[in-house]
Amino acid sequence: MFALVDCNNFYVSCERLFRPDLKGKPVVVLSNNDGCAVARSQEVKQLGVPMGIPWFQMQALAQRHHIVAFSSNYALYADISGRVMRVLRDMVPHSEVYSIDESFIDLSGIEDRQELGYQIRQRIGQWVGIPVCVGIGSTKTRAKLANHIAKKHTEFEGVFDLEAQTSTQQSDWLKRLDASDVWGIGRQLKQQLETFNIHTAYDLQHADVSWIKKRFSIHLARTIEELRGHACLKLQAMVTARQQIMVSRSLGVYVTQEEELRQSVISHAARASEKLRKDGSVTHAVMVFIQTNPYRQQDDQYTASQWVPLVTPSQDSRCIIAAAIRGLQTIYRPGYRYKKTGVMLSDLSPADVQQGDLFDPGADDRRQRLMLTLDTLNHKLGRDTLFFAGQGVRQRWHMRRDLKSPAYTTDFNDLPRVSG
DNA sequence: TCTGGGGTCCTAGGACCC
DNA sequence: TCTGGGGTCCTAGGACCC
Repeated sequence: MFALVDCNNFYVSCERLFRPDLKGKPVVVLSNNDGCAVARSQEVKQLGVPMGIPWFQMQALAQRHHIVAFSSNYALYADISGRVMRVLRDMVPHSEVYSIDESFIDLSGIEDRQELGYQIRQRIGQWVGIPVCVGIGSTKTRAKLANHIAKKHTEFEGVFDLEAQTSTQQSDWLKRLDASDVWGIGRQLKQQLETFNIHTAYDLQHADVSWIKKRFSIHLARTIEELRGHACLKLQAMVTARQQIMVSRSLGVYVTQEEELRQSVISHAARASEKLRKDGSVTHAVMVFIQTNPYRQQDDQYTASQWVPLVTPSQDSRCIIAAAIRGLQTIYRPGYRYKKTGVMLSDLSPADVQQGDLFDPGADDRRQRLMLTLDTLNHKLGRDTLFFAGQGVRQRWHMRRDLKSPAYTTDFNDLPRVSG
């Protein structure tokens, strides 16, 4: 038996923590570069604003309804997420952090599941200040679905146990839910399923599994089994190491010069290297990509990527930056207005099982000490206190975040003040 | 004018080998 | 004119998630 604990409108709830005046008011949080609305308060959802709509397209609506917008403040959300997960971890023996705002819980052996659900909701609400909903089901997929119901139907006060329903009631719920409400059914699958007359979660649950496996995929077949209550997915209590690291950003302005493109690529490579060392991994290959704005069809389009293998796997920023620059040189073409660049590290392995440099045995040690110093200083004194000259100083291309809230919980200078 | 970022997993197809 | 079969490995791309 599983429960899924999911924070309501998480980013918006985080912003409201420090702006209680915004409770009950329409609020959105925007993606990087103030591009799209990626989190919407209940009031905004009720206005019919879809997830991921470009901010500039909802300007008129925003003005009419006095919608308050924030640039995303990931430092804040990550910190609040950590607090939510800590409270949860103290309440149950086995949990799996699934995303920044959701956690699965193993409920085996728990007698009063709903009671525990209410306790979780109450405690996170009181101790952290974030509203959550709890969905309970015999499989992860059913727990997800139950959570969906808990969110939509306020009469359950945030906790819904699908398995506490009679089987007729369960079927009724599944008939009322769209197939695309099921975890793992996205836009494409929804469309294809519809051509076979599969519209609701109930239809999907009763589809022929072996036919689905042949016509679609093993993945969808598993989803159906999960819907039927046969658990295919286990709780992943251990955090497994990442297999790739990606850093990419849209550019704040269009860039045509190679020098500016290089600055952004170097910055991404430096950031990716930092993540790599934090994970305790080394990379065997570096990929760099650049692209123009695909939405501007009147412009000449160009996207390109290049893999650069490393002779010896590394976690040294200088090495990774050098590889990224080499990659960029092979794909850069003048005459285009570039809008996005990125760096990807893949083929990662743990740093502690690496071979040393045969010809300069001391090199690794010196390298490690230098990188450690770099990371320690930047962690202590703020990101980019020490940075590579190639990242540039002016950074005209840097993304826009005009509407960002202060780092209330992670920067002393931004601590909220209480007066009066 | 303005359209996110970072992941995972699966599959199809090509290259290569015997 | 007719041109095998089966296996592995790798990569690119697509679909999904939040």
